[in-house]
Amino acid sequence: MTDAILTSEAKTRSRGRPREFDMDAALDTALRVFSERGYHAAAISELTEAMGLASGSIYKAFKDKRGIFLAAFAHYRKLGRRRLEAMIASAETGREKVFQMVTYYTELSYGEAGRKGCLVVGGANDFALLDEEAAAHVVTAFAADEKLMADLIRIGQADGSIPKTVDPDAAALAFLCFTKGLRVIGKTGRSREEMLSAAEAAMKLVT
Amino acid sequence: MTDAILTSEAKTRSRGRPREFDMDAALDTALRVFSERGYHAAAISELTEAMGLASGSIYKAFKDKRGIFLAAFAHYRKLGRRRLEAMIASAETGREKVFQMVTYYTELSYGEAGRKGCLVVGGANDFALLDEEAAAHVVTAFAADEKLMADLIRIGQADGSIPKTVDPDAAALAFLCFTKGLRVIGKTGRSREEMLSAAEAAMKLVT
DNA sequence: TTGATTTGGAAACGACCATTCCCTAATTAA
DNA sequence: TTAATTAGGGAATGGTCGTTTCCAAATCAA
Repeated sequence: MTDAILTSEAKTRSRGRPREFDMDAALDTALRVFSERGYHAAAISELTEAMGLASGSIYKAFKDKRGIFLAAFAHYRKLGRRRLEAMIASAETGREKVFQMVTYYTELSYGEAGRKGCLVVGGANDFALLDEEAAAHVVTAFAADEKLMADLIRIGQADGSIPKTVDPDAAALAFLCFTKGLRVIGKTGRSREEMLSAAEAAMKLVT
Repeated sequence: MTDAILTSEAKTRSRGRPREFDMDAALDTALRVFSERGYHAAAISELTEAMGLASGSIYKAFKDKRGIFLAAFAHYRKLGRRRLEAMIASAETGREKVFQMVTYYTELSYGEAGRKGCLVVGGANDFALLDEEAAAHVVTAFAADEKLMADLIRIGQADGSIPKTVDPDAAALAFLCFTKGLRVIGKTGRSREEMLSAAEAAMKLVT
């Protein structure tokens, strides 16, 4: 019972009929639909069918279609960040941590998974000039990646695995472009081997 | 008169009322709308207004909305390729040609121009899983860039400006990811200086 | 000229989209 | 128990979308 307060179901029970569907599972489904079809091509009817909910129920849980996307986007970022940090933590040196981060995105960028694409990259395309607030979330997501990469490079410079001649900020932005570009090219369906070879080549950015 | 056959107006006059609008100008406008809003968010009404044509006229010139996009896409590629090849031709060594190609995309990826984004990158997002034929055009466009970059690297290896230790195919794919990533990050509005510093860093891929 | 053909453009059309309404069901507070 | 509150779900709604239709205008072939 004590660990109940550690789970996401720990929130104080609100009044009224309780939600029947699992929010995390619903957001998993929603982000899949938005990733595969893009924001504008994803119809509410597709979301309701995939999520197994009626439109009325969805509009009770989210303000509107945009609200569904923003919730799915936040969910996607939370999951991704968790996996990414686990991979980075498994590496010893700064350079190895950088490689793990590059590998993380590479492993998402080939085959069928790669074709589904990245919700953040898709968001950049779908919202940049159309929705200032949603675009700000995309900027935040990119900035977090860029900062993490710069931090890892500085760790590498501190432990001697990355030369001090490397400009951490410039290299971090270059890596950011590379990894997001991986996700774009991944939408065209490339092989794991090709993408890994490109990732290996990209490690020259920290030599 | 003789040079008339070299221009795009040189086609043999067909029967019926001649087209009144300039096709190249119309496609310039269409690709701008598609770039700024994305395929699905770009409504025919927006295209007609921007192009200064009635919907009936547009549907006489193109089969459907998809046809407008594909024509604009081809137009965009033709223009871009011309400019890119001019920049490459201005460089002496293979390495400098690679740098010119990277610079070409960098100069498109900051400020307001960057925010408008790339029609090919946008196409990858909008069509990858929804329209096999349109997606094939995107694949073709990426493949042309990748091949050109690999060729430039091999030129550099032949003239001694790029080490033979570089794997041209792996580096070309890495550059492809980097340049398309530049276009994605460019949609979030970055400064010229930041992007140029990333481009300079990316040149380590051919050291 | 005349007829065939093609474009320009406005209005009309059917489909589908995001959203709301309304009724029922499940829960808490009193 | 009863009232208040919230979720579930399906039907209804209003708007917008892509596309078609129709007629006038402009050109070529005869």
